[in-house]
Amino acid sequence: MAQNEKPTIMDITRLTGLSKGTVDRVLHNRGEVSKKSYEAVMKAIQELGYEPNVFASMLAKGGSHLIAVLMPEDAPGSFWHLAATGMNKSKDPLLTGGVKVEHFGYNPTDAESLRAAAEKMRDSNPSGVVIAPMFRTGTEMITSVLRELKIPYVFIDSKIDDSGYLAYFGMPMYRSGYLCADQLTGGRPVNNVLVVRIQRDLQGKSDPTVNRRAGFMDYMHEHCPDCVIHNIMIDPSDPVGIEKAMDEYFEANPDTHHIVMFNSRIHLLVPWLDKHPQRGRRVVGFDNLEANMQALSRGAVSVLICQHPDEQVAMAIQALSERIVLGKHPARRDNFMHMDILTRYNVDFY
Amino acid sequence: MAQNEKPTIMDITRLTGLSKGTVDRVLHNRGEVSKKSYEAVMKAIQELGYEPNVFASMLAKGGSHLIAVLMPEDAPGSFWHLAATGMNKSKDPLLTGGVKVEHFGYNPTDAESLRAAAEKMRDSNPSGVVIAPMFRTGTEMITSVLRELKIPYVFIDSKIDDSGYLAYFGMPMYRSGYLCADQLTGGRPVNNVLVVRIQRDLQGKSDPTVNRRAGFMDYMHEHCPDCVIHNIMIDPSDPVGIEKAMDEYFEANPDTHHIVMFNSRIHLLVPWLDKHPQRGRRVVGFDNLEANMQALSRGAVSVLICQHPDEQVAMAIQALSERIVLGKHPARRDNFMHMDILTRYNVDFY
DNA sequence: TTTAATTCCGTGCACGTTCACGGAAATTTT
DNA sequence: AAAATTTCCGTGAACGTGCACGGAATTAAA
Repeated sequence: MAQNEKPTIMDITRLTGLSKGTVDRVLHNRGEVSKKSYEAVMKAIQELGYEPNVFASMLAKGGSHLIAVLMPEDAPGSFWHLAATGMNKSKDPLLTGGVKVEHFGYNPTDAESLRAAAEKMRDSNPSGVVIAPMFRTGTEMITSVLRELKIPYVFIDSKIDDSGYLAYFGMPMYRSGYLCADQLTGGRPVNNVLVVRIQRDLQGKSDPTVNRRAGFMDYMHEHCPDCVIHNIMIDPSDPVGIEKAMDEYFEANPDTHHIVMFNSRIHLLVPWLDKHPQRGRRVVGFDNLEANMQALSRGAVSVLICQHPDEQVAMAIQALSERIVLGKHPARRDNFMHMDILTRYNVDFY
Repeated sequence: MAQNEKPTIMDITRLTGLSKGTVDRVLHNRGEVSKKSYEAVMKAIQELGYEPNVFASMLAKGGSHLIAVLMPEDAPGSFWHLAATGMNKSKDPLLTGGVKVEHFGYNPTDAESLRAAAEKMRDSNPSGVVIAPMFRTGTEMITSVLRELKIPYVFIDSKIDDSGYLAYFGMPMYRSGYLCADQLTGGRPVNNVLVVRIQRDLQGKSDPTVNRRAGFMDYMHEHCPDCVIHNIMIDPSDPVGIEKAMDEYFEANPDTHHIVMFNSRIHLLVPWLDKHPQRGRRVVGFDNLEANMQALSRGAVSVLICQHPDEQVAMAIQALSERIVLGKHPARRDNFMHMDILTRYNVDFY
């Protein structure tokens, strides 16, 4: 081993009198080596401070692992479509050389489509899986199989009770509601708040925004106990219905100046907001969808709180890659992403 | 080339009838190849969609380039110390296998120390350099040498007029002042604002915060024309002097409720702020120093606008690595980082 | 003790690039 | 036309690891 070069496997062989093959076997502890040799090699590794050369390793094993992403699929401009862009945004140009990513989409309102996607996913024989769980029981079936096959998996967006996941990347939903309330009120007393919600059939579906709403309500109780919180329900597929609902509400409550939605669909209100401009109104929503950001820079929306679904995916892939390629465990198992506050004055550099 | 394997250099040789060596020469366009063969190879590359195997490449050329970071050095808890942590935060575990990073620190108030650091830096024979420029003329001397030696360099934090830099990572200073004003006032009329500044001898030193102040003033003119903006100067090394200055100011102007600083030192005011709590006061500062973030979660400071000096360093190293190792040019030359808004409600997950 | 079974280990090629070296081919000079 | 350049190109040995194969050493069975 030259002066300041890194030690290689061959240095270990020289120190132990053993051969490449044996050293390799203990490095990947795949057995077929005597206790005596095993310890000798371990000792040598310690002494030399040996670290495997990732480049040689990747070259030899011939690249291309597959990471499967099991995640809802939705139209361009939607939350899940934004998340999907994170698959190609892997920070790591070198890891991407050895890792392929494939998206297995499913319909977030149809448990059966999850089954089908999982089926295809398993056929692709992945080395790691990213899961955005929408249905608890369906997800449990998948993870139990993965655990049996010793395929590592990580959750994004939300997670289910489970002991075997490698990591989780998501937003602290309760706290995001708290933050949202603070941004909406500016920490000052407010009389009326309108919460716009989406009606859906919740059969068996876990809705993470309930936690967000809880955080919101708690903040309001603590800081704004006298504020009246109104709710209206809308159907995202019915634009005229939305405008009608808004008109009706504001006819009855003309002195409401604060509007909030807890999901990523604040852009649905933009047509109405544009038609009814109003000074001093404050509108807060979530997630950096293209439509939302446009509304923000035009001033229709005041604040957007962003959880970066795309970054969640990217980090999940990163964690899996490091696990698969380098054998590393992530530093933290549960990773709560930063909540970004976006206004019209910092949205440009996003 | 097997069915869905990636094409290699050998595939190109088969297609062109040339040899490894020649193909390699055109890939790294280092001459010694006829026009005819050059074009043949280029055509084959195009057709096959050839991309070099990074792992094989790194292995063959034998790792370990050096990236030098020429950046002020300061005490723990300071702006530049935070920036320095970004050197080890390289996103890319594989790149770090082939790249070493070394910090050459200098005293940001002493132009001569920059010379000394640059000297040492040159002796280390780096493959790439990250520069945080504090002195214009000193920096120009360095970059001209680097250009001559064809060593790529990138600026962080601020940049000087220069045609040869590979990339720049920094904050949009003017816009950050604008954003700051919006966060301070909440978009509502304000009567008095106190700007706390640091007195220093500006001989030859470029102070990027002047742009920030300009953005701040412009916002105030546009949105708050009647507001009076007061300035006081403090000496960071004199804590009692700071408290005295604050006391004096507030004795004369008891109805000021908005305080702002344009550099990273808002924590200097915390002792005074703690002693004089006041409901409805708003304090805005910059940068995610540990001390600043503590002040934020305690409520002494209302908002922190963060430019992530550590991420700037990390991205600079990333860009240089990709250039050196992969020969890639960065997507954008001037990169304005996102400005994060931190309040006590989202600081925990930072 | 011999043979069979098992456990353990070394050898050698493969992965795709890089680069120094030497030599063939083309061009220029005598 | 031969010699001297110059231009261009092919060869082959690294780089460090992974893994299949076969064989040696050890233990168990006969």
